[in-house]
Amino acid sequence: MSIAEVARLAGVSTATVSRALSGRGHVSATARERVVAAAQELGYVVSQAASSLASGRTRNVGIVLPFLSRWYFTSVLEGAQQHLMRSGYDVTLYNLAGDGDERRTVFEHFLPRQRVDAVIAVSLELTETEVTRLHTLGKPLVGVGGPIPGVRTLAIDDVAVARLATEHLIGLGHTRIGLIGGDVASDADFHLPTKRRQGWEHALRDADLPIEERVVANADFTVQGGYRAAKQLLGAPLRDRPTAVFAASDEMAFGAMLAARDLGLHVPQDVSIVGVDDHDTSDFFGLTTVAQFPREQGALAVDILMSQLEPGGDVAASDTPLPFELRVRSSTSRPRD
Amino acid sequence: MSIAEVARLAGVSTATVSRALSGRGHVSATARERVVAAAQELGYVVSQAASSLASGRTRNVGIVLPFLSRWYFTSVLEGAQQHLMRSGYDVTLYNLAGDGDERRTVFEHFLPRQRVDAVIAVSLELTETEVTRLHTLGKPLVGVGGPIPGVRTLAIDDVAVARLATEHLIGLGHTRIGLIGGDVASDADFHLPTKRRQGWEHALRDADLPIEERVVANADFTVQGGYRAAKQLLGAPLRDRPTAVFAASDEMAFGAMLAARDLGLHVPQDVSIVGVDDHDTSDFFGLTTVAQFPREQGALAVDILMSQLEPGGDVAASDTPLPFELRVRSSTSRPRD
DNA sequence: TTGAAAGCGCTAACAA
DNA sequence: TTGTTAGCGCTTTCAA
Repeated sequence: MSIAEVARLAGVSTATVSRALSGRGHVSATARERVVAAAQELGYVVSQAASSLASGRTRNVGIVLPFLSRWYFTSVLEGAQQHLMRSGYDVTLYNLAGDGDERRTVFEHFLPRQRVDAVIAVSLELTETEVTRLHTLGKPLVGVGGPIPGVRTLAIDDVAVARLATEHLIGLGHTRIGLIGGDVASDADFHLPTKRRQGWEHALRDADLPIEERVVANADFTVQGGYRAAKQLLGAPLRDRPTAVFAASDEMAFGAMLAARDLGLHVPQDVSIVGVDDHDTSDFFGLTTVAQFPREQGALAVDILMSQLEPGGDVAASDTPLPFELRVRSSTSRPRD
Repeated sequence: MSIAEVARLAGVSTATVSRALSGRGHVSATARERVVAAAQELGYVVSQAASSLASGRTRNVGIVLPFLSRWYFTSVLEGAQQHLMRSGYDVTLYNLAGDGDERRTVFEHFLPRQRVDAVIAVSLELTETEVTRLHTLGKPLVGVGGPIPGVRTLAIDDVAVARLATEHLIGLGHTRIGLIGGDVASDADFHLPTKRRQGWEHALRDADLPIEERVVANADFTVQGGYRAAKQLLGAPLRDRPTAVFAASDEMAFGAMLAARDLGLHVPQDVSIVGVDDHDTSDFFGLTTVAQFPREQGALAVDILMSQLEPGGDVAASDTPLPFELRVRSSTSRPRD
């Protein structure tokens, strides 16, 4: 089943078939119709290999991410994949979970072998070597979830997000506001924990509130980690115990809510809790949070790539900052008098 | 950067380079060394497109799944992807979430275009047309998570799993055991809800316990759904209230645990709860569950494909049933006297 | 064990 | 607008 058979059946040349089916170059309406009909009849689908070899385009995008097991990553992936599929692009997945070896293999072996036209890197801080490698290959690259030097990246303003969450608590009248931040290990990639901590500090400082180390506990962005950290903070004697906690992710906030309950504290009467993300289950937990929109972030990354890949593609998706939004639910309230 | 340059530098023909690098055909040790050195020096990586076109092999496997947002699916994907990468294979992801249109596009347009050597279908019941389409293309296909007629599939024995969970409760002395099953919508794919319900029924019947509709509530496999269903079951007057609940997934079991707490019931003193999966957070919740091993299932699917794809591949991974295992934690105990 | 050379199926430059 | 044709870079027969 090759293009030649379609050409024969349609009574045109292979070049015309190629043009008609790919939409590149001019083809008369009649020719196009006959080609489409012939292709349909024969069940013809172009061979990607042949097409790529001849054209240099693969119609395939590589998506590189550090984990598959966290809500944020799969959401970005889902958004990007759906959007790419609509443009006729395939997605090749490179998951870097596991030893660091995998990372090297991906960059030195998998990505260069001309299988992808472009790369989306999710929450990965690429090294200069890695960026250079992709650029020398002429592969457009866009980052999602944090800045990569010299590369177009999409990320919410993490400082502002944390500040917004904290200001929400301050606005309710809280003055002793704890922080469940990210630990050093999770800071590796985009200093996200650091930024979210900064936002919390800025908000406190602006309100003339003290920044105290004893209301800070760090964790690894899991429910369990958030639980442990919250136990630590909320187990303190009443005079030291925060009346509100800002958790740097919803999953940690869930852990904090469970910890509060296990300590016999009521949320929000005894302690208010706010997270970041708007995870699928946050609504169920009644968690107040600052929503970000990873599916849309994935889709936007695709738009940007398409504008570089396709001649008439959506022109240069603008540089507007990514949206985030406070969603107030039942986990926050005024402190008890 | 083509094979010709490597050949020139190594002082051999392109055929020898191809043989040396692919490992197919005989090459003298010296020739191989020189080729490898030359390739290394030039940073040469074969062009997949050219290689595929010439050989008919893509070294790429398509993985089709219905969702990305659930633990089971991403775990299978992760296991399969890591395993494939080790064999030098890429993974192209086809996520069918969204309208049914996507499903058709994937099968009629994306999969046939000679981009993949084989397909792994996760928790999808393919139609005959879809299976035939793949077979005519000569693409090996293996299913994970449920049977596909006429296709090698990997799945735990869902009836046995549910029976085991229920028998655990019976063994502890429970006689009124509720079921949080899957609703009709989620039954579409592999009748998994139906099978897990059957296991529950078998266990009860074997123990001469009655099967009562009023201790059954169905949900959609989410935490929230499990919560609602459990509220229903556990809100019943004492004489009707089950002393134990089998939930057909861990996520629903989490919901049930939360519901119990909100009703002021203690787990396991007032009600025992058991799930299925051994989700990442189950240990944290102290949830007794029947573990299955999706990462390993994904890896096994790959082994099977490899044995069909690679000449000397692991020969026919055997047909042994997939393992599952009761993990007893703190959510189950004897009923209160 | 090696090399020469004929494709693999398509695209795109060029000519008509 | 259409057709002719020369590659794209590799693999794999076939012969040596």
